[in-house]
Amino acid sequence: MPVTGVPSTESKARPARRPAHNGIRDVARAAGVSIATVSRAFNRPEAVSAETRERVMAAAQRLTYIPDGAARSLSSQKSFRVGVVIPTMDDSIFARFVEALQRHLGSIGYALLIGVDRFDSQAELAEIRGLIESGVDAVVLCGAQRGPATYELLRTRALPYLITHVHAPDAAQISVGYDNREGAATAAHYLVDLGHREIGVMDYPPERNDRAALRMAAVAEALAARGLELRPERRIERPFSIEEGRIGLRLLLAQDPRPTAVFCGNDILAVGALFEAQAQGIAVPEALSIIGYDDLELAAQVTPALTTVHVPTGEMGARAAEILSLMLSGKQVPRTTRIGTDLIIRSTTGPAPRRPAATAPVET
Amino acid sequence: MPVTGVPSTESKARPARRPAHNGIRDVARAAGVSIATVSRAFNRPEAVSAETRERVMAAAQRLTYIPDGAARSLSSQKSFRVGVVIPTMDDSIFARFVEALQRHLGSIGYALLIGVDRFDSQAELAEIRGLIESGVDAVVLCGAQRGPATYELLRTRALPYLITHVHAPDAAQISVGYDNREGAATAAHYLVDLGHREIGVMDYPPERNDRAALRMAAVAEALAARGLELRPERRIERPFSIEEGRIGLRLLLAQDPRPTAVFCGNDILAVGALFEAQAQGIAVPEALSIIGYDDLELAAQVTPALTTVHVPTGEMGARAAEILSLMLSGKQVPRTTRIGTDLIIRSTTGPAPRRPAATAPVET
DNA sequence: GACTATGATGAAAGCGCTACCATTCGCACC
DNA sequence: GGTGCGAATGGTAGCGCTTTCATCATAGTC
Repeated sequence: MPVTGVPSTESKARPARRPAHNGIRDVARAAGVSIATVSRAFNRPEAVSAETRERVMAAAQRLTYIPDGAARSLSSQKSFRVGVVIPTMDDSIFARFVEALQRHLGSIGYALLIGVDRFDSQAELAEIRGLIESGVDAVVLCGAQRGPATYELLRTRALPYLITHVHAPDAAQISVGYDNREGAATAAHYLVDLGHREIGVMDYPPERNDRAALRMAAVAEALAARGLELRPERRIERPFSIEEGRIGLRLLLAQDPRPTAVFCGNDILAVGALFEAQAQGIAVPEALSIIGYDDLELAAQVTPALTTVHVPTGEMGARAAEILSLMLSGKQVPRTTRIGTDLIIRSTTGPAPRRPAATAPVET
Repeated sequence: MPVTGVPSTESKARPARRPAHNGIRDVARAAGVSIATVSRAFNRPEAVSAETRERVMAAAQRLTYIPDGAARSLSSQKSFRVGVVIPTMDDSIFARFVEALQRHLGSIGYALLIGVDRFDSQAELAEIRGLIESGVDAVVLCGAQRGPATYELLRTRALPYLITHVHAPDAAQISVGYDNREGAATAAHYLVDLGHREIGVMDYPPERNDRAALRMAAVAEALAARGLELRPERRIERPFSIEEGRIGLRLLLAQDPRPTAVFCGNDILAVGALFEAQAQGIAVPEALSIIGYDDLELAAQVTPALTTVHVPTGEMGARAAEILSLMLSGKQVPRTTRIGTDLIIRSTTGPAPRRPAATAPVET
């Protein structure tokens, strides 16, 4: 067995790897304490004497020690990471939600992993799987609509999760969100109060989006409560874009009788409708009322300014982070947290025109 | 020493914890192979016989085995995670970039951790630190402007990183992005070609945003090349919102001589300017030309449609993912990758009005 | 037929921490 | 002075994987 001049600290299995940066051992040595104490100084500072703590922290600072997350996770069985899966980043409602979530989670020492599913619940499942694989202590999901396989996965991994963007008091899951029914119903009643009888609705295709489904149902119910019917052709299901809003409005305007008001499931669709109305020379709100949903900055800035339902996304992100914090420390959390929405009345809504734009008799 | 009826598999140090789900050991047992083989079947499938591989995969499937990321990371010194720090989610340019990055990274088995710094490079450093702590194999940053402490941290941790949103051929860092100078210069030349002499610029405050600084400088240079001067009061620095765009335009319109054209560093500011012009009854483009930057959907949909510089954010995200993939597998990568931008001429730009709105003599 | 490549598999040593238990020490109390 | 107790600290066994090295079977070579 040839022996070189190198000190044979070498183990049999692996070549001795010099780590590029300082580990807990280095800090311990520098501070003259055991590694257990260093670990304590970081994780439960109150368990270490003030003097020792300072010595450890100083050493850590000096050596630019950053604890190794992987080792921490493996040992503590906690990753200090949470995952979120949103449908899309294009909708700034979700983008801002993620930002708020990240900020608040960060402030309590959690990092945020992100997945995007494009409104596809199969993709959502795959994203969740990826998040689990990467290691998360909890996941945040949007909406309550998904296959049983997803819930099953979450259950068998005993992974805490939080449903957001919906207020679901009867659901089994823990949720935080706004009451989509309420917002939509308020808007619908408001339109009826203004004298509108021919009302159209435009929203995401509901089969992939339970928030849209809820809104659509709520409008139908609200109208029914006032003796009005939401006819099938008045339910316009379009993906999310200004252009789609324009298309949607064209579909509505082609109908006889023509709707005098339209409720849109988001401001982008509503702005599309507004632009289309303007392009066609239809006066808003005199000939057509439009209501949006979300209250993006754009809603306040277009002319006429858009009447819409204000949704406090940032607050929801903050609340979600709070609830997660509670869940992760094993505390009791409210089954559901409701975030209020408000109808913001601006200038795209007004009294129904005296007579429908097309004066065809309603009945055959 | 009291001995209970419980089988004393108990170790001295920890209470025997039954893991909630199956680990590599369980899979190995079920497949009748060693854990090393299971590991290989997952990580280097070509290293195991086809028959064994199938047996392992079947067992894994049956036991719903999901590898433990923390253990993997610790052992392999790779986390299969990358972090990205963006200034804000409000700007959909960044939101979409993140989405594209996440999608492409996900397809090669990497998860994405996200940080938001609100244009504050101190916050960026803190976010990066958090990402490192959580464990990432690389980080993606926006823009090249930051303190030396950040680069120092990255260097000492030997953490690969990629600068995005800028094309920086002379910088030491690896970057992918568009040439902000080029886009802005093209826009400026176009305005001069249209006969404009009194040109204003509106952008993010440049001291916190090197992309804005680059654009501002490029416009100044382009004008200088045409014998025009970009006067200090013509440089409007505003945060990012439609409302700020309105304010910015008001500031510009109050000047004498009044600018006949304005270049905006993003479409949101530009739309604000457009709305303000419309509110003031200033004809666009007859009396005032406006150019944006980014080419958001909104730009194409407003009336008149906004002339703007198209920036392919999705492509940049995809390219960034490709480059990261190369970096992470230790391959050579191009120092800088340039993403082309295009001036999209629509309807907010036109020939300069015959005489400036205010006919004050230019020279004293 | 003995020898050497080659490929597939197993055994086991960590990866860098956390958390359990043991140990030590100072101090109040009887 | 001995005892008990709590606070502070140290020793160390894993956490669940990956990876190196060794082993073994099989095939190819002279």
